[in-house]
Amino acid sequence: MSSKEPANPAPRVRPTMNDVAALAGVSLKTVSRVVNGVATVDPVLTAKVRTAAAKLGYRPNLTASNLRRSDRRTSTIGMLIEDAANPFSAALMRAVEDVAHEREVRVLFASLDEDPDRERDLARELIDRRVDGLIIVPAGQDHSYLSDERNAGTCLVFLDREPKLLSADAVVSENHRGSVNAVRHLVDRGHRRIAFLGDRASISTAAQRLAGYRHALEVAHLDADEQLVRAGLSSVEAAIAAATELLALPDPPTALFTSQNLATIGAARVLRTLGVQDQVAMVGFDDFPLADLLRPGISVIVQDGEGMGRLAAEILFRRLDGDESPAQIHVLPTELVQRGSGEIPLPV
Amino acid sequence: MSSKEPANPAPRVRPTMNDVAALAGVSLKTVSRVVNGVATVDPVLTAKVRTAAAKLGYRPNLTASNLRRSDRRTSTIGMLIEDAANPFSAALMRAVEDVAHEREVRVLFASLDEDPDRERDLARELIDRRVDGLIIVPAGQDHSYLSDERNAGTCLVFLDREPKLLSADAVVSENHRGSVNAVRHLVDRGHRRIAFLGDRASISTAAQRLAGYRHALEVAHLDADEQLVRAGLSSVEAAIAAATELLALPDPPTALFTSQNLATIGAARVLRTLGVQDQVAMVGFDDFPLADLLRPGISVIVQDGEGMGRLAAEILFRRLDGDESPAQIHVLPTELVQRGSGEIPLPV
DNA sequence: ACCGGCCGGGATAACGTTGTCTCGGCGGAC
DNA sequence: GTCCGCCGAGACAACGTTATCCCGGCCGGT
Repeated sequence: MSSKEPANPAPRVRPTMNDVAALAGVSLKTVSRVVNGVATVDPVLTAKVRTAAAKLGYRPNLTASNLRRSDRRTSTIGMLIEDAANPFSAALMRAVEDVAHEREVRVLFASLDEDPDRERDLARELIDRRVDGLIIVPAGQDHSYLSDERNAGTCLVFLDREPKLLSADAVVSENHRGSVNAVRHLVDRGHRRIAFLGDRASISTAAQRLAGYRHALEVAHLDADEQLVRAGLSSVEAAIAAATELLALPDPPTALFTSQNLATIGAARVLRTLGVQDQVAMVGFDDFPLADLLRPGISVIVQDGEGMGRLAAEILFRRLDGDESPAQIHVLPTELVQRGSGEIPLPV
Repeated sequence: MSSKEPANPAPRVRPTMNDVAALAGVSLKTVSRVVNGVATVDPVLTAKVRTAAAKLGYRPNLTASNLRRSDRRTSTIGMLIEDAANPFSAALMRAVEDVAHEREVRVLFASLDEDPDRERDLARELIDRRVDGLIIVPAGQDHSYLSDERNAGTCLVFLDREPKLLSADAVVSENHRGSVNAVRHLVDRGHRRIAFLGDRASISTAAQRLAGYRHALEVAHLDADEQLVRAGLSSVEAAIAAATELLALPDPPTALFTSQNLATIGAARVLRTLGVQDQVAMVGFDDFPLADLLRPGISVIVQDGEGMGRLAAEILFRRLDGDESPAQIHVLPTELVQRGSGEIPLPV
């Protein structure tokens, strides 16, 4: 029966503008004006409202505010990514977050794990939460389901991969050209048997990179040995298995083009396990942390994840600000960074 | 003047339950019942509503629903992390996201960049969006500002670092013990001059790891040389500068204890730049991708980021489900993984 | 045939906020 | 001194949804 301990420790209920108004002895609307920083309010009333709000621990309810306001903006955008734990995805996320932060906008993230159903469900769910716009690294092959939502006013920007069956803004890398450069680099070092390791062809970047690989071989008048093409690798483990198989072939490849960061990491592991990291050349698509600290360093085609994320966010906000120009696909350049692994010549 | 192209391409306005009700010829409430899957609705009416909703492209407004519903749940939680681009943060995020996903809950993420003001502002902002709960990797030293919010019913769980001036659930690593083990491991290999590289002491994990370092030296009856203690390193660049300085001392350390993943990476770079990676021993706190692929492999104290994130999320949901037991600090074990760098003995 | 109970569906209010309108008071100009 | 105009503040409705209540119809029992 201690008198200091309240039996009911917390009302478990948030004070509203009404409570603040009652305590301050002003009208509800005046509280609204103070909270929203309307300049014409009597300073005396403003002070009273401020005091009352502080005493009650009042916090505005943005969902209610958003419901009533004419602009209908939630100051929240949604972002669907492949996997928050992948460093490339993380770079995209962080760049988008930074641009959004400058505009006092928060980001609802969700990982798709390359599941098209999950993409559709999560896109719908974010729209149900009335995000102002959506940045999507798509997992699916058909985005027509989004056309209703776009017509209803939700801005969409695709990132890293283009939209399919829907016209929308997109920011992507120079996948084909980058891959051609990677393979040509290996060809120039004398390699004739160059293997491809990459993700499944339903992912548009993976398909474009495979196409670039084939194109570069064709230009170099090299026969494409289908035994050397290993697509469908979606994890480091799968890449390890594929690389191990490739290097155990009777006529193994002398160089690898790994078209995705997990594939590169898997292949790098295998080369080191077999102790052939200085004999078998390798160029990867997409950089990753510490690639330069390995021996030999891993040569890669660098794509500018930060720039891609930033541009996607900027385009989204431009659309939200009323830009009505036609949708556009922005292709960002890639660059070959030589660190050693890609410069290993064909053994004589 | 093409007749096929509508002059007004989109009404730019979302259909509401009212519109669906009008088109289906039923009452608003019946639409609500169908949308919410109430079983007692006449199948004929259900079908009519479904058809009308599909025709209009109706999507429920979760903000309005949440405002009215008695449970007042947004099915959204907030998570404040250090930096989405840091692999440890990414592991925490992904684990929390996975647990939330199982419960059909989405996560609003925001990076704090170790800025206490940003922590306070973002926590408040997420609360204004009425997230159901908040998982915080705190940047600040005073969390009393959250007590009002907690009393108002927002569940809070701290992650990686304990709350200060506030009693709340937390999930942390065994920072002190892990650090003692790391330093003892080096002492056991004969090292007497062991440097410390870590983040600033205002971060509780950094302080605990420094304390562990000092404790282990004391237990080993080694004098602590303050010249060898470099705290305040918050980036790879700072760690590089500090490690370079340390190794240039007249009486340089023979071993490094790097108490954070960025410090470990920075030090690893310096050792390789100087070509002394096989002479100077090193143990890092917190694992990072590819640590095992370097030569020598980097020995680290592994903390279970995924387990920590998962546990924090589970505690949060338990609280949301009504668990009223006293707040508790959960300490998760760490483990020393030997990969080579930590096993380099003192040169004789 | 009548009545009671049950159940499906609709009318109405309310969630917390902001847009709109109105009203009252005050100052300045004739 | 009177009137007009302006400005600050409050009353009221509305945003899209769900909770509550009530009504009407149908079925079974007597």
